[in-house]
Amino acid sequence: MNKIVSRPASVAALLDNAQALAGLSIGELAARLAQPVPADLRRDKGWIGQLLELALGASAGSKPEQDFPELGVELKTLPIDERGRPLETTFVCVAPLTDIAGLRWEDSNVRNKLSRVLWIPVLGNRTQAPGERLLGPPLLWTPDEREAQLLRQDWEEIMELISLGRVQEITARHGQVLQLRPKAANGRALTDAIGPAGQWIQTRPRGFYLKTTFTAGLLARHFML
DNA sequence: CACTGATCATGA
DNA sequence: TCATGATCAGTG
Repeated sequence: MNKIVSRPASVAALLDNAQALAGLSIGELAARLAQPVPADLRRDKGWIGQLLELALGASAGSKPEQDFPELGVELKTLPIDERGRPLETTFVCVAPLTDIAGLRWEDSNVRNKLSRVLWIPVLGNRTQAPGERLLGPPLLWTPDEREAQLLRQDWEEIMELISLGRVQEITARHGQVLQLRPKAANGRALTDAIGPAGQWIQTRPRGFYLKTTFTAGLLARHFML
């Protein structure tokens, strides 16, 4: 069966398509889609994510939008170890460092992206070839009240520090569930930000990431791990 | 095990 | 350069 899934017309169809992939290895999925499998992910860090986009008919592109804007769904792969724990933090989006006056949580990119996520667990570890890793059962997730509150709190605290010119003081410990960390091509990449005295400074671009404790909890909540 | 900062590929 | 897709690799 060499079937490329077309753009799903509904969330239910998308979920069906994702469920049909569970149990497949990454290598098997790649073969169906006629995609070559890299020996490791060192030079192809986003490869599995892109393979799933292709498999599920997500729109490509680099727009700051959800993967399925018409369905209001964001697609994310989540690497999981043999014990069911996330191996990595989850990148959410780039953090705005300028023009943030009046930016509210309700209008934030973090909230938009995380309002509905189709998580695709990928079981494996770093010592395992990408093709050997297995697709787990998908999880269509919307933050519950508690999760939404934590995300909002963290976002508001971090954004306040940024607006106060304190971006360089922010560490990955500042939030309970969200982290702010560098997100760039390399350590030399620079972008504008607000400095301690309100002046312009140059700093490394930052991104919002979900901590592994948070994604572990969301899996536990749904799969009763 | 979590945190940190760096890094890789690709396209607009 | 910035946005998408992320993981690597060293430290504590």
